Amino acid sequence: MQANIDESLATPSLTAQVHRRLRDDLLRGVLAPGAKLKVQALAESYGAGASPVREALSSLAAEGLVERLDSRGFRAAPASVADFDELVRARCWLEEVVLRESLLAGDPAWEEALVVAHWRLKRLIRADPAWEGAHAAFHQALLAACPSPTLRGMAETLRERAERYRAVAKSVAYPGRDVAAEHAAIAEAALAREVPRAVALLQEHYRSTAAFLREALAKR
Amino acid sequence: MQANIDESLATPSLTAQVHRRLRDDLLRGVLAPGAKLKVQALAESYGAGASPVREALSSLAAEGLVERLDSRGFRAAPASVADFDELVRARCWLEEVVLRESLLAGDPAWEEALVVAHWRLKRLIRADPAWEGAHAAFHQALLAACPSPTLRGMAETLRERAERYRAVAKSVAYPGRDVAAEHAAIAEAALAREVPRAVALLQEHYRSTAAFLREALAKR
DNA sequence: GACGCGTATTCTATCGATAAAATCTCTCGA
DNA sequence: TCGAGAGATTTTATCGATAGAATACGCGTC
Repeated sequence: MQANIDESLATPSLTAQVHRRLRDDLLRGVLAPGAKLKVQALAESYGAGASPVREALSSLAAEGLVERLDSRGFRAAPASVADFDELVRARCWLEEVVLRESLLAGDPAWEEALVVAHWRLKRLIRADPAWEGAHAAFHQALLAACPSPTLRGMAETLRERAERYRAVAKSVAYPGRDVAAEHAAIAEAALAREVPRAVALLQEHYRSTAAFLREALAKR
Repeated sequence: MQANIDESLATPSLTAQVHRRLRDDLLRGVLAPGAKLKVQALAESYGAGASPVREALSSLAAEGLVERLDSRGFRAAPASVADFDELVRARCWLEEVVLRESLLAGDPAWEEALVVAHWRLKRLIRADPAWEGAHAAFHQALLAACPSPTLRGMAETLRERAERYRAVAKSVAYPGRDVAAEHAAIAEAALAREVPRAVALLQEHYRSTAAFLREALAKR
């Protein structure tokens, strides 16, 4: 993404800055799901006028992180068990093809990047603040060789939506589960290009994470 | 979609109106791919101020129909053979799972809706202005039973992007091809719930349409 | 003590104006 | 003839103000 480079060099437009910070706050749960997003309040908080905020909210609405009420402004997309279940289903099905095509197209550079991402993830414990980032990077590395940027982008969008739920129930524990082993198995199957096994493992990984999260959500 | 009903009852906000008209003009090719989109000009043309236009453009950028240049405004997403090829690939892979899940989940009501959509399409010739709409409705009916609204929405987004290319080369002919027979075969396989055959036929349908369009595009 | 209605307040949606940035144009010099 | 550069012009990004909705509040009534 050269856009990132450009953004870091050139002064990002206010709209872009606000968009980024808003997204971050939504993903980290600072702006809780369902919360009303008052334009003026956000504008002050981000040190900008109403127009950039409004524009950023429009984009985020198209991305599904924000909801637009007819003429009642915006609110953070609500989170519910039903929405979460649907999200997990969509991810399993979408990544089924994205992972398959990634495995079919992956070259040696992809393999190496995946090995590195897995190595980095392995060395961290879940409590480490760096774990989240390494985890995301690992999953992204798995899919990175899929020749369709469009589908990769869609998978990324879904990953972001899922991240919101992780923030909601961040203290969740995974008793009786060895997440590291799951990652290792997925990486191994991927590097061996065993498409059906890799897909099954990945889906199982998502589904069992989902089961724990769902429980935590329901309890809230 | 109850949203549609609401929109038709309540006065749609100016932003919503502009968004809709802009999307239409982009899909119909009135605003050609790559064309510069000057905010002021659009505002006058749609009888609105700059803010609603700008907001609508932001949304459309997130949907991929419009591109945002760092601080040089917006332009209609450019069309190229490479982009088109990528789009077709993404559609084939995405609809592979969406169609499969639609076939696995379709109930009698879905079957009937599909039969109706196919019937309507069959009765029209390609030159009829209503054909485009009936064609879109048929393809949508195929996927309508997929239990994931998210994935259906993504498929819809890709369909829109593809529509733009059809507008670019609208006079294209399909010599030596029986499109109606292809649709009939797809509908038949779908109703018989023969997943692999239906998927293969659908992908073949997209790929051969793509081949003709690609040729027309390259000639331009 | 709860409900419904009219008013006050809060927010949203939208406009018009403006500074900063980008692009175009025209002139001058090699 | 071509290219560089200053200046004029266009266009973007952003702000502050405002009309119109929507919501909250308080009062009187049953």
